[in-house]
Amino acid sequence: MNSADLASGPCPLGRAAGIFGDRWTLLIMRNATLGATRFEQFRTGLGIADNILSNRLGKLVDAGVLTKEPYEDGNRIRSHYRITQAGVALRPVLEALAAWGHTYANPAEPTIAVRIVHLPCGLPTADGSYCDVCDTGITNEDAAWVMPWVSEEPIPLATAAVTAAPDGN
Amino acid sequence: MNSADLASGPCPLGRAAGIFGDRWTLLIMRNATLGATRFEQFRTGLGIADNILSNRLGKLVDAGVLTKEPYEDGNRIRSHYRITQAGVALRPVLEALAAWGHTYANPAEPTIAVRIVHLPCGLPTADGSYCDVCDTGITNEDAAWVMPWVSEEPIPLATAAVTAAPDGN
DNA sequence: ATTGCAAGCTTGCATAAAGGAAGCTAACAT
DNA sequence: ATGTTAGCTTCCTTTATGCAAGCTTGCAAT
Repeated sequence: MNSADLASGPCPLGRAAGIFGDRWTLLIMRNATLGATRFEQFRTGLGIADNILSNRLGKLVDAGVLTKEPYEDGNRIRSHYRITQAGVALRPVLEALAAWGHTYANPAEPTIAVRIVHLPCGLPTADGSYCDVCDTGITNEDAAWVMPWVSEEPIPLATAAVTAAPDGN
Repeated sequence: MNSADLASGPCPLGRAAGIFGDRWTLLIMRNATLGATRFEQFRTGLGIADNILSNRLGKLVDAGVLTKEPYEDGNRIRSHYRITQAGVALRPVLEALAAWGHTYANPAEPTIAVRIVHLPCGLPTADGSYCDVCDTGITNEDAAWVMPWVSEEPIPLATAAVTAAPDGN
């Protein structure tokens, strides 16, 4: 079996793994969730090679998790990549992976958990999807991640570019 | 940057992606969670090449999510790979990915969600970690996945081989 | 006006990872 | 004796990744 076949199988986990199962894609989505939109931002933020980044961004657009849109930079038209509804919906996956990594990955060096704060109340949440204090669900619009090894400042999360239909193409 | 460096960075999501960010590892963990333990089971279940499987199982043992243990097959000693506590803890990641894949990946073909059932009550759960009906948390011991494209029969999940310390080595 | 520079790519080439097939070993089973 | 299975390893080919260079457009400085 070629692993490209996974993306078309009946198992939803297999299909997701077919999209995100490579070295860079999850990290690109992490950075997109944290607000990166431009080629240069992804490149310097990740240290990924140009050609690989170009390829991955294209695949993520094809997969429907990012959109490529022109935007004006002065008088010049540049491209940027904005997260779609499907991309926003990946947040629980990223948070679950971050939580796992905090507890289990390479714990020899001091690890610091990502905290998911609910911006309206400013309080961290246990779950990422629900604020027990406010008794409401948490969307990307009112969520932020605190990554203490970067800064104690909460980083607001990117919101969906368009209310995309759940269409993978 | 070489992506191997990710596994040692400060970001827990980056470290997790360094372990699971390849074509096969998440699928190996899916099958391990569903009870696969032997080389042959992984190989035929996934269609992965022998050398890659051998390499991945070794890395997963090194990462602390699987253990390699001898077991008796008749008079002969064979190896099997059992999931550890760190491996069991990956279940939320797998379930989040499966949920995402069901909604967003390649929805052209009919997709069927994985259902996570709480074995004591036999009822599906919304969350995977908590049974609202029984008002208890759900561990692998009393959870099962229903993958309707395979069978309506709930598949009980593998439980941890040892109560491993959260030690990645 | 020319030079330089940044963003966003593409192209070409070297290296690393993945895939496929064959081979190897130890214990059965025939 | 011959074949078979699980669990690997080795060899070779193909694909993916990494690195460097080049290209284009506009803007900014000289």
